[in-house]
Amino acid sequence: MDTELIKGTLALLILSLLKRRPMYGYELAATVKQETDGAFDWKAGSLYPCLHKLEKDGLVRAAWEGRPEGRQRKYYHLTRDGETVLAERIQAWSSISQAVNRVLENPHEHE
Amino acid sequence: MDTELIKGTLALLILSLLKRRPMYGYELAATVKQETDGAFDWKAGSLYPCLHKLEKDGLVRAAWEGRPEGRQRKYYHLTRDGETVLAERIQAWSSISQAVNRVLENPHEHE
DNA sequence: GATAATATATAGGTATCCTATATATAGGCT
DNA sequence: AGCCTATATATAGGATACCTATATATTATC
Repeated sequence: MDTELIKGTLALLILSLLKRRPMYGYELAATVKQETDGAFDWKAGSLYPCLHKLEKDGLVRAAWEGRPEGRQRKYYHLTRDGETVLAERIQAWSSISQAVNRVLENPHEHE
Repeated sequence: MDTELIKGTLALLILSLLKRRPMYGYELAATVKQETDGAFDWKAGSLYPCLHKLEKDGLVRAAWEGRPEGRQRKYYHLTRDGETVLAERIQAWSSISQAVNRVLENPHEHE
């Protein structure tokens, strides 16, 4: 996407997706791409560093899945702190998007 | 604001405010702060560089106001290109905010 | 004379995204 | 066998848009 507007939505949506159930990185990207009809197409170079930071901050926890076949998968699940921060960030998103819409929808004064 | 979610909204809202009527920088910040109940509190160090970039990109044009009293004011008005880009960015904002809300509002699958 | 509000400007730092590159497994095509 | 695609994770390096701090200038208030 060719806009700065997506900044900050990556971590927000990862936390939101993990509230549903534990997922691995590739699955998160595929899920969000499908649900947003391609509006969000997370790159590996953004996704994995973001997951590592969320883990470092204690908002998610990771566990490798022992698969007999194929590449190993690292499943992430939301921690208690992650749930708390998610609630705060949903509130922040709501507040910001409402503020933006309020300004955008304000009628013109000229003409 | 302590979030990355505001990234990109600065230029979008400046263009939107200037669509109403020409304004100067300080006025833009005061207007958006008032209309959003303080949710957006633009700092001079963000605002003026952003205005300079919009001017450099040809989306706004600036003119110093000849005031007999007080500090000079630099009024900005939207150009034709600015109107075009504003329409595109409103569309981008709409697309992104809808995509975010679609993911956030998706019901949990567990429990 | 000191502070606050108005008004604009730039330098330097931080954080998040991007592209590019690397590794590893598996399946399909020629 | 060789190549490409899809799955799956990882890091390095670069671009950009915010932030804080600092600077300047005018006017009003204490």
